[in-house]
Amino acid sequence: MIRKATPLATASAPSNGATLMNVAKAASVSLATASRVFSNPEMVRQDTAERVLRAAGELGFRPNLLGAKLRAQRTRIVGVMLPTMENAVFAECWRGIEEAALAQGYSLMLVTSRYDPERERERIEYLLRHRVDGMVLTVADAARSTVLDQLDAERVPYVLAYNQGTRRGKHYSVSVDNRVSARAGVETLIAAGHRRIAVVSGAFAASDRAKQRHAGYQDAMRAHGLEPLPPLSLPAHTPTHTPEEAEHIRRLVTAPRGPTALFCTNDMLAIGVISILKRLGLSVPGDISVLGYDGIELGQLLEPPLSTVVQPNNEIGARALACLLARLNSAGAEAASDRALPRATLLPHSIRAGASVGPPP
Amino acid sequence: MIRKATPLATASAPSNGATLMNVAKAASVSLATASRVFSNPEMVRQDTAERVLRAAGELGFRPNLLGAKLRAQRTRIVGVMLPTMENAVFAECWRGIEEAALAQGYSLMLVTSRYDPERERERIEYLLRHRVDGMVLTVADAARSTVLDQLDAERVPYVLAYNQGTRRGKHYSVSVDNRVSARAGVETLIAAGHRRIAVVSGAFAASDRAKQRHAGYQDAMRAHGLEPLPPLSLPAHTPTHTPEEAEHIRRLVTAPRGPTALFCTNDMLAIGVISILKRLGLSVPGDISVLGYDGIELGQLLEPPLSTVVQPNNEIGARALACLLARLNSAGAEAASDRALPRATLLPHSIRAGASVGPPP
DNA sequence: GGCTTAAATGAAAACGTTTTCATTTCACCC
DNA sequence: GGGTGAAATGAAAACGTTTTCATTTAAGCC
Repeated sequence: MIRKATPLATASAPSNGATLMNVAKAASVSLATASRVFSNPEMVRQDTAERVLRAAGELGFRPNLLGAKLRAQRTRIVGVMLPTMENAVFAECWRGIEEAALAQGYSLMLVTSRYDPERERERIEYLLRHRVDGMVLTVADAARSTVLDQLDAERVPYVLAYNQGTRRGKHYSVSVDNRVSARAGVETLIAAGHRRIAVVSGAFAASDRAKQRHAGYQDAMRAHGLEPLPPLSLPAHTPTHTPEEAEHIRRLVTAPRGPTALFCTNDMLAIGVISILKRLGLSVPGDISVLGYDGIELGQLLEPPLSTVVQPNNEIGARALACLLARLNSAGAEAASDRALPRATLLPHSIRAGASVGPPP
Repeated sequence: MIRKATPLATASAPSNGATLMNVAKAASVSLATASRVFSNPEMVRQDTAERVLRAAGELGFRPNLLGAKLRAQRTRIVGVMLPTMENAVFAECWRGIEEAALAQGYSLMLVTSRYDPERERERIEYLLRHRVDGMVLTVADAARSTVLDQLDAERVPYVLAYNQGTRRGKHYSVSVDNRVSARAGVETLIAAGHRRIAVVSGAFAASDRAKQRHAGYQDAMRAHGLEPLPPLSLPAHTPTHTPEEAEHIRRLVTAPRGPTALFCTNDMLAIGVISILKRLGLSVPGDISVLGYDGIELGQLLEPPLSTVVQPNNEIGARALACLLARLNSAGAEAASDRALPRATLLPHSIRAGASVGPPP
């Protein structure tokens, strides 16, 4: 005679039908009260609650969030779309998001877009099918993003992270002031004595932040009576160097009256540029200074430690999530909420003085 | 008279009750057939399918995955628990996982554990409440992990990524052969002429991989008649340097007859060690060589490009997911599946010759 | 103890699908 | 043209919760 797997109701083996229904039965209480014990404990008397809790413990009850989410039309799922996890900026941001969301009892679904519009569309559709209550996302260019148009049309609440909202307030966003902080960064270069400073940027046309940071650079230059140099835009973000990239950099820095400092619009780029410079036999910051932007922790692990404009990446994530939740929870008081919540949250930046910036040669 | 938001049934505004039920009605067909059109199209006649599809399009129908997942006891959600996204190894792995999962119509839920047992427990519980069909995860030490015991007890299918299974086959895993690959790495150091080679490791006791890689180092040393040096274990993984770390390294490398090469058990560590060495005024690889382990793309962006033992991180993720799906889909043919699917998948490693390794001084 | 009112509980519907099982339709064959 | 079996469809239950509304219980007061 073959015995089935022993149905020992050890509190740690809820594999079988440990549903709320059964908990209710075991505690001789209705399904409704059982439910309330978990979702609205203040509605149920102390002793009944304890009875239910005990029954739940004995049966090894684990709430099935799917059922809950399906019924309560709020899923308490937040969709997160970020360009990539392989850039530490977004990894740090994710950490802030995860922390904040789980602490508030929200669930998350993460997707990465690689800045590819087609993938963006797919991923958004995926999130929408999961009936996320809202989204936190970073897009290439908020002004030109078609997915944002779609979300607007469908009235899906979302908060942008890193993409900086305009003061006219088209969408909610959490970021630093890209232009102002970039200017501040470039001014540290100027303060160090540099006069010929060039910008190196990733996919330029595709990134609103790259453009804003470039504008900040121009502000700094003009404010100090210096002439902005034409930016060098490197098309690919590949984490491996292409010979073309190296050649572009070489041509830029070896030109007569070439720049003595480079402002890279993100840290990964700065890291790559520094290594290219070194391979060209140049010393950083001896021959040429390099300033990054992003403030990823990794920058401090390098030699020279990367000088950079730092954004509070964890906090950008956490605040973006908090902002979204605030919107979600204020649903109803439409007009009021519009006034209460600021559209664009600007977090303070800072400048991290590493050692990749020094005086001009 | 106030008009409600115009209920224009533009295919792109499914905000309202565009349920399968309504689609069915619009196509004058039963809920069952409507459902089949999306999940089992081969069961329904061409023309009815078209009618349903058209209705769905007009109503802007978007399947509610929550409903589907709740009913079909398979949720097609895979839980993913990784230590952190801030180490590119796992970010690259995630990419492989995401790609593979979404391509197969599976959903993902990601959590990070930071190697913290308490967090691990919480996160696993979170995933379990979402009724994931299975999990892909990386734990500190597979042999001592209590969460794995829990998952085993609850019969939740999981596949380990990076944690290397034993040949005795306690659990499914996808990894490289840590010991063999580490040995191969150290042998490149020996081939370069090094005789005094030390291991630098992160939280040693906590990581099975660190131990396996250390064993591989010992294998290499012994096989070549060299004496293994005592490993240097740096407790914290902080991405910022602590003075203690620097001091440890200094003491290690400046000792009389100190090592001429360091084998770091992961790339982030190697990057940090290189910068500490440089700050001590040492040249890498001129004065001392450094070999990493992981093969993160970032390594190639550095100067000197990091020499490292490379794991196929994307593939580890993709294969771990594929392995899990294979298990999930073979449920039923218990014994057979046990034979068909190998427990421990070992992927080939390779050695990336960067420039952080050179001949001994 | 009877009255009023608030607090606690219960019955049942609902969320949007999938899936079983029964029924209808269809094509084919003699 | 009726019979046969397969293919297509439909009715209804089910998944595990939350929530509304009605009902019961408790509490407070004279």
